[in-house]
Amino acid sequence: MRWIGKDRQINGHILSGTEIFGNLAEEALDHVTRVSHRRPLAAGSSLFRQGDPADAFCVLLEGGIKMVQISPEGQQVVLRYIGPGEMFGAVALFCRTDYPATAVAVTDGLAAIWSRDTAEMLLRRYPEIGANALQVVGGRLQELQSRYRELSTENVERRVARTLLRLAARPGRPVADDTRIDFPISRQDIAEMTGTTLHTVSRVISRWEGLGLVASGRMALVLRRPQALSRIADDL
Amino acid sequence: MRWIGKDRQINGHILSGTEIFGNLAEEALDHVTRVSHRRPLAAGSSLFRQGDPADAFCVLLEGGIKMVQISPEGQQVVLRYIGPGEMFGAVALFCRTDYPATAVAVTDGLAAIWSRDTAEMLLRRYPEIGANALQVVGGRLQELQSRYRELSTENVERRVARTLLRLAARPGRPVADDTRIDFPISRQDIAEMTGTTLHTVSRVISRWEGLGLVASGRMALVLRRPQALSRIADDL
DNA sequence: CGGAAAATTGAATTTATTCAAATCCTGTGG
DNA sequence: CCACAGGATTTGAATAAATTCAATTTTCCG
Repeated sequence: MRWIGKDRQINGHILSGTEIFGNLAEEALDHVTRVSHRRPLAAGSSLFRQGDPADAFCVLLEGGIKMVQISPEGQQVVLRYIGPGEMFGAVALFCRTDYPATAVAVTDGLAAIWSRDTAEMLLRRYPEIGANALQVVGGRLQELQSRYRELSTENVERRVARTLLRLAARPGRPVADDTRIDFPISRQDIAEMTGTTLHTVSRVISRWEGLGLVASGRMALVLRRPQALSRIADDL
Repeated sequence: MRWIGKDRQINGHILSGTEIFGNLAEEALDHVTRVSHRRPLAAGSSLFRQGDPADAFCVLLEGGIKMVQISPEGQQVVLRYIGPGEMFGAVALFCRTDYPATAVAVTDGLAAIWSRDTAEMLLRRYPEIGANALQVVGGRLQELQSRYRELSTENVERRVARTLLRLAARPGRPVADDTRIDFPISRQDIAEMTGTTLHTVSRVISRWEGLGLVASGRMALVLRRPQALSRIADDL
């Protein structure tokens, strides 16, 4: 909730500053806002679930969300964390499939949502939205390709280091010393993001804590020396 | 080259039947075709390389291509195989970044390409192209998310089984007994697709060969009992 | 204060990698 | 036509990384 920028208010539009609507003209933004709905999110609740028919397009306004995919055998993977300004649930909508993952709120928050029909109407009316969507989805594809390569080729320690750095860098802020990851996150969550077990994550983080690289508590993490983590991640 | 459908010729348009232009009107297809260039591909050559500035959008007409990403340490990962009708090099173009991977021809083939400017012109002129692109990119994101989960949670044997089935199913054909993977592929390639080593792949495939599930040769594979592989992949 | 979820940690085990040789193809040049 | 060079594949043995199993401890909330 530290995440929400005041600039959004100053600008007069909650939706300016979002990746998908950010560059729209004033009047378009008005229109988009007018046909949106608000949906408060309670920490731990899910906005939609894997397998549900995709009927809404969403932008997170406040709080944090994790996208979780569960395998037929019941094993979970955290695909991605979403912060304010980011869209989600979009691909399923455009591709007319079911949601491929579950959106779980990690803090209390607020989402803006549009029905499928409304979203399609907006897309027809303001073609820039389509171009933006293509860029966003393309960017996510590229990021996931890199993470796929990392998961394929790198050991756990590196992957955990990368994951922590990525989480800390979330809204594009440079990661300084003593940067805190500003939403609650467990060892299990980190394990599900890095493709390992909570035990291994715990061991790795304990070691780092001993070396002074991080400080950790229950559901909390501070990167004390992110630069050292970068060195682990990138092997300089 | 067995891959190219005669129907494409009958229809009169090489580009009908492609995922990105398939649903365009006759005249639009003509236009798109007119402003395209052809580029023959020699097996083993690369159409573009990771890190090159993205200046072309491509559709494969004949042959096969693999998209390879290489890590700073030199380890390779095969992100995806591409068959006739599929586009590639698109995201980098729309996002104005460098190519995030290298496109290597696995057989002789033929690609249609468009320059960035031409592609942008077409995109403005025929908005359906944008919608198609969004669907294609979205679909690839979803597929990669599933593969990411599999890589995270499943053991090597399963992942190899899945990979072989996916390769055999390529252009959407149902996989019958004795389906051959119709392009040259090494143990190393399979390892780079599944996130393991060629040694482990070799062991797994040798065992399957002993059980009569597959027949294999140098750079060649036949799935003799794909159903049994599915059982390994999905644990029925 | 009590209970439950989160985290830590040791020991045993497993899976897959790494290291190290052989062996098998296949296309090429003599 | 055949030998051969080099890539592809196979396979064994040793090793390493991470998981699994099994407690125990810590922390937070009510």
